[in-house]
Amino acid sequence: MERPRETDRPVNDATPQATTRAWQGLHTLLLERHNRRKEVADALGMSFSCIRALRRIAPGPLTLRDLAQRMGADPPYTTVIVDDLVRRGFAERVTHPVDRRSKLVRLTEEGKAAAHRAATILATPPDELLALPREDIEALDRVVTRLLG
Amino acid sequence: MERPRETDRPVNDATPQATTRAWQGLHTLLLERHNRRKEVADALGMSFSCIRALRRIAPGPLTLRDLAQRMGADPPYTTVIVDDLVRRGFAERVTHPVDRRSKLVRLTEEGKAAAHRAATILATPPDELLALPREDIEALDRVVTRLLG
DNA sequence: ACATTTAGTTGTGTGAACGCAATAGTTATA
DNA sequence: TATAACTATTGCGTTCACACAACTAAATGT
Repeated sequence: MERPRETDRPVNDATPQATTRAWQGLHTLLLERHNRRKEVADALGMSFSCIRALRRIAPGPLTLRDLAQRMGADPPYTTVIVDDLVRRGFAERVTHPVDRRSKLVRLTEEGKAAAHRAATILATPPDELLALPREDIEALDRVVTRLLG
Repeated sequence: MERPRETDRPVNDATPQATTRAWQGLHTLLLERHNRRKEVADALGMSFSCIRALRRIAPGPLTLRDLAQRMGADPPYTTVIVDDLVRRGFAERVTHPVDRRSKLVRLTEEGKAAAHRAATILATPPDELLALPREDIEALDRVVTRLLG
């Protein structure tokens, strides 16, 4: 009878361990050491939910339902969040041109500025990352791009 | 007068962009696509704060104050969390042998089992990561290790 | 014209995740 | 020994992050 085929990997393969270790490391890095939720919320003086909404609306006007879906929330909650943004002068509701039931949510100039501030804070890499040698950063970038692709 | 020295990197260096892109990508991956907070909380039927506490106590008994510090919370809140763990039979308080003001918090066997279940869920890499070619995983592991070191 | 569906809103309630003030019991210090 | 300092606890209050039911207004199908 045929001998069971070995996989491509050698018998004492360390890859699963490396995978878990890498994943846990990322967890520590992103969730524990550099969790920017509070930082960005404090900086903008608003809840993180609002900031998430802000960032979803930023690319262009959205219907409330769309926004709800993209945030993974239900319409009532989304209404509340948008109310908050409107009260702050960061967003406005426009009746949908062809369907008067829906409303488009659009950022004001201040809203865009706020979204930009949030994006800046969230996108700023921590010092450890900045300090990494160039080839490490490029490797990381490559791998992350592949992961998200 | 001396011409200003260029850095090691060439003029049109793409590294800063790569750094930001990598960081944002990690953010998306960890915070949006695979945020396991809710998953692990649901699986164990307890709040994520409790799970964090559980995991901090797991390595060995801790004084309540130590635990508070390691969780970045104040003692009153920590008391509440520990109360919860005790109520579930996952932890117990032992008066400190030499200082009767403090108490050591220690996991029970069920507590250890719960901590282990949590660790398993949190440590399990997502499919995309598992599917990555071996050299990418090794590269990621190396970089992450360096980042945390 | 009337029933049904859809979009958004209001109101209500819940659990999580904290922080702060006050207090009781211990230990260290003057 | 009186006082200061420290540990943990109790109690209270807040903000956040939702979810659900009920309702209105507009559109769509019959």
